[in-house]
Amino acid sequence: MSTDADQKLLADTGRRIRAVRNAQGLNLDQLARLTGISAPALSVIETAKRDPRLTTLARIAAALRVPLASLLEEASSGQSATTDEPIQGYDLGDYE
Amino acid sequence: MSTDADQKLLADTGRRIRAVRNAQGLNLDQLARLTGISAPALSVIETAKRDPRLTTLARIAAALRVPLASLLEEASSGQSATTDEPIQGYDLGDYE
DNA sequence: AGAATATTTACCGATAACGATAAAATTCTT
DNA sequence: AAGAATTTTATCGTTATCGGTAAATATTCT
Repeated sequence: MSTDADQKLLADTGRRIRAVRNAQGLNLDQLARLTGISAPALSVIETAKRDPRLTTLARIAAALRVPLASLLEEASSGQSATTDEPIQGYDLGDYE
Repeated sequence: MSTDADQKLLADTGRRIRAVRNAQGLNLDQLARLTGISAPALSVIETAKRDPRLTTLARIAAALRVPLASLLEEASSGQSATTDEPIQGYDLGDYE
C-alpha cells in the first residue's frame, strides 16, 4: 500500500484545488454551495486529510470549471498543452 | 446530486480501465495482484457500480502504467484549447 | 457437449467518506 | 489591538468503499 505515493497524490491534488479556488476568489463556503459538498469536507480534501471519491472530485472540477484531469496531475507530457494559468477569464461573478 | 453526470463519468472511467487491462492481456485476478485491490472490487469499478476513491484509481493507473488522467477523460483533442471561450460549456448545471 | 477460465454477484465486517453542526484556530481587515 | 471573516478541527449519523470469501454466471476452449 503505497501510503507514500497516496499521500503525495492527495496533497498535490488538494493543493491544486485550493490554488484554483483562490484564483477564482472563492471561499470554502461558496465552493460548498457550488458543489453540494460541505465546507468542512472541502477543507479536509484540500489539506489531504481525505481520499475523495471520483464523483466528488468531478463535482469540484465542474464547479471550478476546470478539467478534472487538471486537478490530478501536472500538465505533464504536454498533451493538454493549454496554459499554466488555468482559465484566467472566468468570471464567476454570480456566486457570492 | 447529478447522478446523471456521475454515472456517465463512472461508466466511461470503468470502460477505459477495462480497455487498457484487456489491451495488456491482464485478467481481473492479475490486476488484483498488481494493485492490491480485489478482483471483485475491480469488477464493480469497471462496471460503474462503485465510486472509487482517488488513491484507488491511482493504484489502478500505476499498475496499468498509464497516466491517471488518461483513465478519466478521452484523449482530449484540444479540449478547452486556448481561447477565451465563454466557459458556459461546462455544465455545472446539475450541481448547484 | 463438458471443462477450464473469467467475470459477476452476494454476502460480511472494518474502515472511511460525507453532510451537518458547532466550536476552535487561523488569517485578514480596520 | 479588537473584530470579522475564513479555515480548521471535532463529533455524530448515514452511507459507501473495500478486502475476503464463496457462489453464481458468463465466456472460452477442447
